Amino acid sequence: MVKERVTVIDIARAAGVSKSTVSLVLQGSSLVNEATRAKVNAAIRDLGYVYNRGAANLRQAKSKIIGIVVNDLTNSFFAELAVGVDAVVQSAGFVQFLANTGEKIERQREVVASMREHGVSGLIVSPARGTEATDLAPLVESGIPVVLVVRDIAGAEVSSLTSDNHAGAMAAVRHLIERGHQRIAFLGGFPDTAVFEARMRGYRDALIEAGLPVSEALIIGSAPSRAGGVTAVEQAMMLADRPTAALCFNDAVAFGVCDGLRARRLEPGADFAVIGFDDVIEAKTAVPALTTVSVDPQGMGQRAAELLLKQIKAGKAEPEAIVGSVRLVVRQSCGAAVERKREVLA
Amino acid sequence: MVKERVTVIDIARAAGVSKSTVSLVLQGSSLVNEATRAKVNAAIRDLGYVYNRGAANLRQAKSKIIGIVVNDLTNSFFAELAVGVDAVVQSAGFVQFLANTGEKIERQREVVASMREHGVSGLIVSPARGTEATDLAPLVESGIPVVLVVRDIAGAEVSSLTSDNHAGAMAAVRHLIERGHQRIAFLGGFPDTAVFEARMRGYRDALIEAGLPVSEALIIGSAPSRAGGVTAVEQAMMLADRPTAALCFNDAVAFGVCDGLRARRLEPGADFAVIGFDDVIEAKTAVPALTTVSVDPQGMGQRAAELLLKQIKAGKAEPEAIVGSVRLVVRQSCGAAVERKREVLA
DNA sequence: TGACGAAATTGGAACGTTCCAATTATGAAA
DNA sequence: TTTCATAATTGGAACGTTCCAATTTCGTCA
Repeated sequence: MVKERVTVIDIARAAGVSKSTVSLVLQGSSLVNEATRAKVNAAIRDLGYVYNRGAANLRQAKSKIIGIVVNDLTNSFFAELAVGVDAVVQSAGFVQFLANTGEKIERQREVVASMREHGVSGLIVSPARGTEATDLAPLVESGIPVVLVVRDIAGAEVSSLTSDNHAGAMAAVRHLIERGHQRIAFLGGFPDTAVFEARMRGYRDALIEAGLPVSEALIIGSAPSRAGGVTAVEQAMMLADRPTAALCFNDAVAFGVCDGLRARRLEPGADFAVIGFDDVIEAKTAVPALTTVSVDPQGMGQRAAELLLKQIKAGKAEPEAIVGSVRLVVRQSCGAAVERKREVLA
Repeated sequence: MVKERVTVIDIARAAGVSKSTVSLVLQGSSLVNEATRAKVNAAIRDLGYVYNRGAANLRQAKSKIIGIVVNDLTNSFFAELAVGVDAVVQSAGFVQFLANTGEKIERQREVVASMREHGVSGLIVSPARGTEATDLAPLVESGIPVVLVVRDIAGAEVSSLTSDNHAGAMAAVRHLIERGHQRIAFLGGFPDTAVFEARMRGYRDALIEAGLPVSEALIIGSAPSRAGGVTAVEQAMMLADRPTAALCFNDAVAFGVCDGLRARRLEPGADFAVIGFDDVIEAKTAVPALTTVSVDPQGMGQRAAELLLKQIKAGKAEPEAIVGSVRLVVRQSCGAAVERKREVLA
């Protein structure tokens, strides 16, 4: 049942040439005569030969595999990121190892080690919370190109691709201020991450710029998920002096915030302005359509993959830190759209 | 900068043993003396050795890689499926190639070929629309275990793991009927898929069982996405004799349907009953919480991975077709919960 | 002390490819 | 015809591991 593996030697025999010639054909060398090439290709088809990349790698020490490790594939931001990476990586003839760490640093260590053993020629990592530069050291020492996405790590000598979180947050808050909001909350996210830090600073700076007070009570962390958004907005609405708008840590939180508002009979967009961050695919089709700071996760994945492939090709490239620009896309959830009845306002 | 690769020979030299012994300790053989093992392990640490799985595979023709191909990672159903697979595969010491076909059959052909070349020892595939048994033939001939998930393919001699779509749809529609609905729509999904077919038949059968008429006008296909849900419900609401409830092809469609209802100032759950299919993670936290037929995508991924690993271990297993049971989880979107004011009803 | 079985270790071939250096075939110029 | 450059082809070593059969070491018992 399980048939013998057919190798390059078998086709050499079938085509009446040497294995070296077959190898040449396989890699599309121009050295081989047209007629021979045809014979060899015919034999390949007839015998149902499948190329053994493992054996090839062994000889050339150059695999066509890249690894990508994300914290939470369940979050569409990362799913889209992975799709973006996959797209460019596939069309470059590479294939991707995808691993999910669930934000667990131990898991991350394991999968990175496993990927090294499999000989990936590059790695795209969205580091788990708490990852340190030393965790990446063995990787960079061994000369494997690494591109950090989403979160940068201080002191790590690898390339990174982040987004201008500070500017994005500022733009969002400015927009809310222009619309007349004075009490604006910052909801969701883990406070001990660099991304939180940057977005929150953008939020503060915009308030300060406008001469508005910054109240610590209005900065409410939570898990960066839909559920986290629900709890964060609940907490915000228990405040004596309630906010009328919120910038959320990310879109997932923003959707949760909308859910939480509805649970209190408040209509997001009409009774309370909500702005998200990331511009996940559903942001556009949600009701109300989510105003959000577009990070373009899929595009980010693509750029990360391109950067990585470039470094792989170059052998050893200098690490570069790219911070992608970001833009506010105004939709309905910040109150831009239709006027709504307000009688429900508690 | 790029350091020389250190191999088992280097360790052998450093530890003063032969490469065979090193190989033995690498695979945890009980044949080697405790003291030697310690020496070897020390050398491994000191020299920073990394195991070369490629070389090992070459010799043993048994990789620790499985492939998983999905149609749309952007859909959380598939993302969760992948996470489920990843979890069990990782803890079995395997690593997964993940590829996204975007429902394109050509892409699927490419990635499957590429995975074969990389020597995956098994494949989990959620086949793109239009995949035929013959597409999988070379794979099964070569003895690589394949597990089909979500969609089965007639005539393909491989295992499959689907869910009892017919029963799930019937349960959902029965529930709507019990609540007094008479005009119930079936919204979303591509009509030319087996999954659509099964769910739709369940829908029909439940209506027939209750002696209700089946109207073709109430069966409205669309892309199985949020956007598709919006358009499907729009179409449904233009009917002269509007439905008062809908069973949706999947949760994504159901969310879209909710969006579409809101756009018409109807409150899902209160003014119109909506039931989804899949029980994606957000179903629970959405507002209103989505009543849905739970397929447990993550669990499904786990079971698929377990089945595949079993077959890999067994060498060659008889194909088995598992259809997972499914249960209706009643939440708010079908009108189960709080009574709401109805004045908005157009 | 010798013999013997068990425990531990070992050298070399093999896995399927690529690459190098070397060889042979081809055709044009002399 | 001979000569030479060029085009095609080739055998064999190498990549880093595992596995087999063979060998060495050891402890125990007669």
